[in-house]
Amino acid sequence: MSSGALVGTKGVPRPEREQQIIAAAVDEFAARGYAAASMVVIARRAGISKPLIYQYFGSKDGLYLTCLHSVAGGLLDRLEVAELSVDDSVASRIHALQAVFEALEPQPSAWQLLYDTTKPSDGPIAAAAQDYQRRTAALAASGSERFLRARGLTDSLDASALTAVWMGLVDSLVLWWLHHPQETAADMVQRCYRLISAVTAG
Amino acid sequence: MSSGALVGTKGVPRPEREQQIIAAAVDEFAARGYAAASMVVIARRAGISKPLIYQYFGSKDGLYLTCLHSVAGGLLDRLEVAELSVDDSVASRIHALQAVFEALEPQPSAWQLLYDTTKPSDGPIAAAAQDYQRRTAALAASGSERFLRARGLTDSLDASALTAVWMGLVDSLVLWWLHHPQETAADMVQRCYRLISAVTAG
DNA sequence: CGACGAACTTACCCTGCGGTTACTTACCGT
DNA sequence: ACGGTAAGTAACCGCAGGGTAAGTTCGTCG
Repeated sequence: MSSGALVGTKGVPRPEREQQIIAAAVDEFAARGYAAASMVVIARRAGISKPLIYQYFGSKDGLYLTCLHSVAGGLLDRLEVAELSVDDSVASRIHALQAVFEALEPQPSAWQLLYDTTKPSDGPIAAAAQDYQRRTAALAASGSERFLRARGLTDSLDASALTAVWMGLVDSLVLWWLHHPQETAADMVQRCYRLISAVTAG
Repeated sequence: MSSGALVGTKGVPRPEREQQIIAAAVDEFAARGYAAASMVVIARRAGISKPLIYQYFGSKDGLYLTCLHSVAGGLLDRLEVAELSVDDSVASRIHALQAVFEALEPQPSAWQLLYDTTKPSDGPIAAAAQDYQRRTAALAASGSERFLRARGLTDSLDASALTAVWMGLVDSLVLWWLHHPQETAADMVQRCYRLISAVTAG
C-alpha cells in the first residue's frame, strides 16, 4: 500500500511523543481547565489518538499530574533562586517577576495550570497542587513579612493578605502577557520596572 | 398520609424558590465553574429536584445568566458611583475597594462568577459576560490612564497592563476575603488602607 | 528471512450530564 | 365541596467523555 497507513506505528519514539502530548495537554488544560478539557481533543491536537495517551500516562489524572510537574517544577526552582535577590524594597521584586517571565517564555499558557480552579478538590492532583501552592506561598510570604516588618506592621493577617495580593499581581501580569504575545520576557520586565516606579513615586 | 409527601407541592411560592435556587447556583457555579457545575447538584443544594429548575429558568444557560445579572448588575452600579471619588492618587482607590466589598458582603463567593474561565466562549452568556467585563475594564482603564498621565507616562500598553494589574489586585483581595470569612467588609477596607499606605510609603 | 516488541488505531462499554415527559400533591377562589 | 392551577417529582432519552480490548503496522535483531 502506498497511501493510507492509518493504523500502525509512525516511527516516533516514545519520549518525543510524550513531549508532544504534554505540550498539547498543557495548552488544552490551560485553555479549558481540567474539568472541561477533553482527552480526545488533546489527542487530536497532538496528532495521535486517545488510547496512546492512556498507554503512556494511564489516566486523565496522570496526564494532568505530569503536566503540572513539568510546568511547576522548573518555575519554582527558578523562583527560589530569584527570591534571594529580593530585599525589603518594592523595587527589588522585579527579580522575582523576571524569573517568572523567563521561565514561562517557552509556553506562557502553562501558567494557567497553576491557577486552574476546576481540578479535583481531593486526591493526588489536589495534593500536588497544594504542595506547589504551599511552596510558592511560603516564598511570597517570607517576602511580605520582611516588607511589612521594615515598615512597622506586624499583623499576621496583614502579611497573609499582602502575600495574596502579590501573588495575584504576578498572575495578572502573566495573564496580560498572554493577551499580548508579541511582547518578550525582557519587554515585560522593563514594563514592570516602569510601572513599579510610577506607583511607588506617590 | 402523614409522613412521606415525596412528590407534590411544598407550598413554597415561586419567587422565594427562585431566590433559593439562585443562591445555591451562585455557590455551585462559583465553586466549580460553569462547565463543571452540575444541575442535579444545584438542585440538591437548593432542596428541590432538577426539573423545577428547568421549569423556572429554562436551561443551564438561563440559570447562569440569571445568576450573572444578579451578581454583576448591583456591583457595577455601585462601582460606577464609587469611581467618581477616585482621583489620581493611589490612596483614593480605597473607595472602589470599599464599593466592591460592600456589594459582595451578602454572598462573597459571587465574585468568582465574574472570573469564571469555563463559561462558553460564544452565545448569550459570552455576550453578557463580555459586556460586564467591558464596563468594568472601562472604569478601571480611565483610572489607570489618569494615574499614569499624572506621572508622565503615556504608553497605552502601560495603561493596559496597569489596568489588568489593578483588576487582578481587587480579585486577589476578594479571594483572600473568601478564605477569611470572619472578616467584615469594614475590616477589609481598613486592612487595605493600611497596606496601601505601607506600599506607597517607599 | 522470521518473529518479537514497540508504536499506533478502530470500535466498543459505561457512567454522568443536560434536558423532557408524564404524573402527583396542595392551595385557593367560587 | 370542588375544580383549576401552581408547585413539585420519578423516570426516562440522547449524547459526550473517560477508559478499555483487541487488533494492525513497522523497526530491529538474531
